[in-house]
Amino acid sequence: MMHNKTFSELANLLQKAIKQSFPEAKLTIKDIYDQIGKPPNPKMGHFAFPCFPLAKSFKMSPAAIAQKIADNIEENNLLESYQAQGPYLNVFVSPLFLGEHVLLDILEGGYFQKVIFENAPKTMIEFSQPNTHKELHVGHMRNLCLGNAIVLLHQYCNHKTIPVTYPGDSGTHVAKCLWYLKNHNEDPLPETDKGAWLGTLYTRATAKLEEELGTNKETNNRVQLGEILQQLKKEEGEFYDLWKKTREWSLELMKDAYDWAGVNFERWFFESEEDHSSVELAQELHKKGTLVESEGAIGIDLKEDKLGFCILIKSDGNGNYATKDISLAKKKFEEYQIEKSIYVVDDRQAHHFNQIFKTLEKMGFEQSKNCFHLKYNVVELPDGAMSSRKGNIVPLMSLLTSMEKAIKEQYLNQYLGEWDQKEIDETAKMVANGAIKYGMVRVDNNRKIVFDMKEWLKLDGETGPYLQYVYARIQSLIQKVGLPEYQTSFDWSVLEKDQEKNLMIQLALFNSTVEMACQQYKTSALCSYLYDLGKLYNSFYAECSVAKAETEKLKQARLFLSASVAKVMEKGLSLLGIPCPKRM
RNA sequence: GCAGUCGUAGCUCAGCUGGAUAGAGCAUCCGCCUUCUAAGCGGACGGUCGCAGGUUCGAAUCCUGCCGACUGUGCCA
Repeated sequence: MMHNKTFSELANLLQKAIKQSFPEAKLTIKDIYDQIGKPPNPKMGHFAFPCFPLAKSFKMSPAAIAQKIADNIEENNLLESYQAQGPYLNVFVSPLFLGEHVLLDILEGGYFQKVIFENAPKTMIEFSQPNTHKELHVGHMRNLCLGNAIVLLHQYCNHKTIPVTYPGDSGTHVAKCLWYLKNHNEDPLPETDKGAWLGTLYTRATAKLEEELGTNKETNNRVQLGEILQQLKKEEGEFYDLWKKTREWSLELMKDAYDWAGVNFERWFFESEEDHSSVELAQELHKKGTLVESEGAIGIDLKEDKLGFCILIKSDGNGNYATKDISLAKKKFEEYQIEKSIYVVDDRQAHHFNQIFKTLEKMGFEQSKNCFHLKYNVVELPDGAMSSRKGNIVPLMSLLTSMEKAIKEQYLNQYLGEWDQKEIDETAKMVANGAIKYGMVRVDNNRKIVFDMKEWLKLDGETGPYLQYVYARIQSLIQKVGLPEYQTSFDWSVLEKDQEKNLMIQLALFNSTVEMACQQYKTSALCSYLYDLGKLYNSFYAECSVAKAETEKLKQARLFLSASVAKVMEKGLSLLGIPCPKRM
């Protein structure tokens, strides 16, 4: 949609000028709209229209074309000035237009109600697939923060979204944990945080099992684990009861994490729910001839699609993760009538999802072509990969604690006595939240994140708190100086400094940035945008006094400008799931 | 072997559906708080965009090859 009014007006004006210059021209307004870009330096112009693509059809040099178009631009109230600079037509938009159609639109809220995508598909977004009986750690945060932001972006861009989670509450990791809990644990049961404690048992379990490999205990361990798995499969016995109880502890931990993240899943799918039904489905498929037997296992042959062989029934008769993803996908299509299905899962599973989507296609599901694996790279520690099996993890809750502590020590404790303790605590939570979420979504999805606690605790430079600070400063400013009533016929021309105009231009680009970020699943693009906005504002703040503006009109205009920045910053951060404290 | 991702400043990263002089943050150095929040601002230093070809008026961006790192590649999830 051409929702960007500044661009569509400009495209309209340019189209007329192009028609005037070259009557045979066939460029649509949309073509022009899509071509508008930004010059490398704002001193050259706010926006630029490159004339290279026209050179061939009009048999003129791009520079001559740019000049000719410039000569034919009609009288208008959009542009303050414009000029051909080499092959580009560079334009400066009038502050009057920007004030009226961008700032006021933002202040009155209409700006955030634009239709970005028409007829967007009903989309299910699956993210956060942590295992129960293991600890949640920073590695899981990337998935959670990214998935949440993708949901929020889709909602802003007019998609009906269904956020869902898929915890792994069955499998050998569960058996190992229960085995240790029942047979070897000597800890007393903790009063609180049982989920995190359970996670440490899993780590101890794998360590013990590994230690005893090759000893006379190895066989016994295997027998015991087999027995536990049997009970879980049959859904009876003391280990099944223990599973039900301990599973809840892990789910509590997940709920705490989701509360922290502000995530609300419309549906929790559980792996254990698919255990039986998925095998039945696979058997049906086998009868129908979709699956074939090979080397004792049953699966689907995808070799002609260069995807190898995908096992759905193992030689022991059980299913595996692929089996469950197939039956889960079927459930998603049938129960929710979704048109699009996004899976936020790390990129090591790319092959797995290629197999799943191809299998769904061969099963006759039209929706398979609208299944999308949103890949992202892993989070590592400076000394290598993280794994709860090895135990070298940064648990989520300890990350939150150390970060909130650092925030208080470095900054918020200066307000002790001035603010009440509750506000200090809550602000520390919000700032930590912003730091972690921004850190997780600011890098490109297919680049890995090296999590260095020292760096993350610094909180300066390009971070979430830098952006929250911009918002807090503006709130404080407005509180002190006061925000006048919005006025429809306001003289915006008083905003004539570069800092002021650059801010208005940046504000005009918010929706276009969100559109792109949503379409390309690039939260990093929104991060860069907000960071640029923050830098521009801080620069403005240092250069242009609001309270001591030369005239009352200018003061008001700067207040409106500041308030607009705050609204866009708040909205933009909210699309990343980041809250804004009123002061910090 | 095959497939995928990555390689940009000392470090961490933007920029990549081709477009003007390749940008930030951190680190280092120099300035700016007698009142709108210094979690800030201004400046300096720092780059053969892995290498080699190709396409193009134009390549960090697209294509091919090579080098390096990581990931995946039939019974773990």
